[in-house]
Amino acid sequence: MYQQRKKHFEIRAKVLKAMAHPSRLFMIEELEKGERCVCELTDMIGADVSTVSKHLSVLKQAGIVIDDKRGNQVFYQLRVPCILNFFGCVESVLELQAEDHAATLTMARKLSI
Amino acid sequence: MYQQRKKHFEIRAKVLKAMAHPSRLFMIEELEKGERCVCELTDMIGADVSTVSKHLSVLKQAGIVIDDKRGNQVFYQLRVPCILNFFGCVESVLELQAEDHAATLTMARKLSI
DNA sequence: CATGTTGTTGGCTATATTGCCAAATAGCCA
DNA sequence: TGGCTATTTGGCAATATAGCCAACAACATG
Repeated sequence: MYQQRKKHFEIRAKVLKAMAHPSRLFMIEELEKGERCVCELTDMIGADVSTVSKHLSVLKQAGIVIDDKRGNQVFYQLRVPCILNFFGCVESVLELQAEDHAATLTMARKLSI
Repeated sequence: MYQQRKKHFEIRAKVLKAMAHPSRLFMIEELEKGERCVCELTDMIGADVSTVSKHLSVLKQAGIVIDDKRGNQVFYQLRVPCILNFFGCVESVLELQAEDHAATLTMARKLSI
C-alpha cells in the first residue's frame, strides 16, 4: 500500500523539506518578485553568506530555483510560479489554528480558568 | 527586511516541515479519502504503531489534521482540503526536474559522454 | 599581476528528527 | 476484575540539519 509508492512520496517530501525553513521561505517569496543575487538575499536575511549560499543550494537541488552566473555574481530565479498558490493553503491552516486558539481562550474565560 | 517578518516565516515553515516526510505525505493523501484510525494507517505504512502515532501528532501539532477518539480507536481527519492542490505544484517541480534529466541525458548522448 | 568582491565548499559543533522498544494509559468485554 | 486491543509517551541511538568560520575558486579592475 505504502511501500510500493514509497519512492514517490520520498521525492515529494524532498521538495517540501527544501521549502520548510524560514530563510528559504523568505527567499522564495522574494524571488517571486524577480531574480536576486546571493549578495542581495544575504543582506536581506542578515546571515553569513555561506549560510545563504547553502540554503540556495538546497532550493536548487530540489528544483525550486535555478542559478545564473553573470560576471562576478550569481543570480537565482524561481522555477515554479505555482509555489505562490500554496501559501494560501498554508495560511488557511494558520487561520484555523488562530480560530482554535481564540476559541480556547474564550472557553477558558467562560470557565474562569 | 527579513528579521521583521521572521516569526511569520517560522510559523509557515513549521506547517511545511510537518508535511515534509514520506509517511506523513502518504497519510495526508490517504486522509483525503476520508478519516482513518491509527491502526489502519499503521497497517498501510508498515511501521511501528508508535512511529505512526508520532507522525500523526506532528501533523496535529501543525494543525493539518484533527483527531477524534471513538471508543477504543482514534480517528484522524484532514482539516485543510486545499493541501491537495499543492501536490500539483510539487508535481510540476518534479516534472521540470525530469525534463532536465532527460535533456542532460540527450546532451550527453550527443556529446558521446 | 595584485587586490578586492562574490560565492561555494569543508569542517566543526549544536540541535533536531527518526524510528524502534518498552512502559503507561484508556476503553472494551467476558 | 482480568485480559485484550488501541494508542500515546519516554528513552535511546543513529542520522540529518543549521550556521558559523576558514579556505578556496572565479571574476573584475587597477
